Amino acid sequence: MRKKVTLKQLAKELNLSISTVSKSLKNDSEISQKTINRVHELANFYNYKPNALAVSLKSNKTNTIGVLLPEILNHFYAKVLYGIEQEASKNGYKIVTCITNESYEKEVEYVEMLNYSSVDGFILALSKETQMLNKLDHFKDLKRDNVPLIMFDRVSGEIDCDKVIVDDKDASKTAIQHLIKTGCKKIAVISTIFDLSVGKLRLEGALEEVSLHDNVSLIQLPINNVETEENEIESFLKNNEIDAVLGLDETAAAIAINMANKLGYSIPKEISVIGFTDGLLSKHSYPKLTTVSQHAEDLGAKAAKMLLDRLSNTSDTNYQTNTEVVKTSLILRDSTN
Amino acid sequence: MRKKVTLKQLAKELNLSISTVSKSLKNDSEISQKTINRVHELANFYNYKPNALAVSLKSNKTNTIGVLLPEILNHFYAKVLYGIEQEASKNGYKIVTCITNESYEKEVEYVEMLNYSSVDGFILALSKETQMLNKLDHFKDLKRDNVPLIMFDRVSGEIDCDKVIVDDKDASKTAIQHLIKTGCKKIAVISTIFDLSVGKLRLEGALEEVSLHDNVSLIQLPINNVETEENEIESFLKNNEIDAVLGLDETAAAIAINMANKLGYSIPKEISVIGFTDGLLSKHSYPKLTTVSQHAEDLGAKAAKMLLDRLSNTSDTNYQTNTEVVKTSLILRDSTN
DNA sequence: CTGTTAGCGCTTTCAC
DNA sequence: GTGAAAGCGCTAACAG
Repeated sequence: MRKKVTLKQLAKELNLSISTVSKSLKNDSEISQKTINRVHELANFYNYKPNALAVSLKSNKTNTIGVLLPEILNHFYAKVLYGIEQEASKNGYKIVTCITNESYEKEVEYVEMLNYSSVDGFILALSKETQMLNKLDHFKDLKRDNVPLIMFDRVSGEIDCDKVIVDDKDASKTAIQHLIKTGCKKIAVISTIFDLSVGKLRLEGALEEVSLHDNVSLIQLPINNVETEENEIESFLKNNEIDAVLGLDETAAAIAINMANKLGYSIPKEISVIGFTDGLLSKHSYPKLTTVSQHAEDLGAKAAKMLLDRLSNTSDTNYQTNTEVVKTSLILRDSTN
Repeated sequence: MRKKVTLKQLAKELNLSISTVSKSLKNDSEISQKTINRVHELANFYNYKPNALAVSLKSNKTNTIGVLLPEILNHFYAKVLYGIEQEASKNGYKIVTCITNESYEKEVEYVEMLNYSSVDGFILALSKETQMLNKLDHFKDLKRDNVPLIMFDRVSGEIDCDKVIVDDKDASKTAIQHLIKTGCKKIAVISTIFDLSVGKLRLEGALEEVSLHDNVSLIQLPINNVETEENEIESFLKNNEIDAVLGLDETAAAIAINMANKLGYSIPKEISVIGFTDGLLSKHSYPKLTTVSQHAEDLGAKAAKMLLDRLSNTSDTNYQTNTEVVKTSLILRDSTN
């Protein structure tokens, strides 16, 4: 159904051998200028492009990066993807994106599928289920095959690979510090991701920081299902005389600011709100949300750079792995004093 | 650096020929059961998987779909991507995602790159720049090569290919109807995408609907840069005695509800708001936004289905193209009466 | 300067 | 039942 020009056809039409044509296209100094010109002319005429598959098969290199994301509707991951894509395409790499949808099984499937041999390396964040089951054999296989692998955000200590993480613990410390500094005494921490590595780290940071201060207390509110638990969240906020809320993820942050508005609390006068989010929320909430920015795009770009680095230093197979930490920053807006 | 088991190695180790091993793996009836068992055993032991590149080269089929998106930080496209991904992976296809970032040049680059021969077909929405320049040769090339191509959302009438579009015109008619029905008389239409095909259609619908009613007027407010024009938007809303706002895209919708809140208008009592958006905004705004839902995931799934259909009916090269229309729906929430 | 040859990993036809 | 050989499109070492 599909017909593309090949070297063979060019060669035939020009009465040359395939290899001469191939070399001409690369302007090989071995070939006479005249031949080179003839070849280029016909190649242009037919809009010849080398078959990427054949080149990859030959060179054992696909110039493609596999990216596995737990979710794409989450703005954080979308931004990371954007960062990766920018950096990759700048270097002539394309990316294959798979969305695991937080499923262990899909993650395994995708890793296997891409590993034969569609990609040169992987960038990924673990799915929720994988983190909970802690089954990591599919990544050990990759390591055994010497396939470069970068984990970001949701990483595992059990896999020895390059990592890019966010300083989640510090981030929530800073957030709590700010709240305390501006006079808050009773802080609610709400989260829909208490069971993820990052969720735990963020909570830890908050707890540690609070413990350093007298007269400041912290209450936790885990949320599993926003829709069904709306009432409980509401009464939680109403009954606890809270003067600040820290949302550990974008959804939680949204809920927080939304509820506060609904209950008629004045923000930030009566309640201060800080949220972990890089999304639209911060800009388009009212009042504008003070956020912990995770610099998702930078993170993506950094991960891509690390991978490209590994791919170009193909020599040393037994390298030392790195973990880079992306610093968050607290972006002050109108929802805090 | 990377070492994978090949048929050759299996053959050698089993003292069989490559072709026998290949057939055994496919449980070819020609081969004795005993041999088949031996082969499978060793293959499992080494976790053999056929090299996808070689298979593709041979079969001229990659089982990969190329997806070109103008943006990924836009929730609508993220959702479409999700829909495509779901449908594709259900059918054993993987997707290569490229983000054109609204640039014509990048779009051309990606189309060419993927067409040799990394993908079996394309699903895409035109970049803003491409629509404005109206340069479409790269798609004509695809057509000439008989590469299946599905356009969605931002499509071009000049390319004869399958399309999936949203009934944008009807959608804004319905939205305006609702506003009028609930008593609104002076409606502002704000948009950051007046210059895109979909933006134009949405505006048209609104204008047509308004023209059918006496005593109802419509004012347009184009927005180019949210950050810098905040003040103008504010004074526009203040000085025009508006009682309803229709935001033609997610950003515009966000701005609308945010501004109304800021100016102290009570929603929906004093001002009703409707926005085109599938995003978080609707759920996490205060009050919750009445939206025109574009059913982005369905759209993505539908596009993927159309493409897979074309790919399986590889026979007829001169087929008739279809345009499917995804119906929007007006989802009533708290920002309208 | 140009061409021959081998080979990347796989499938498939045709001999034996 | 099993294997040899050709070929997908390309590159590169080696001959001439």
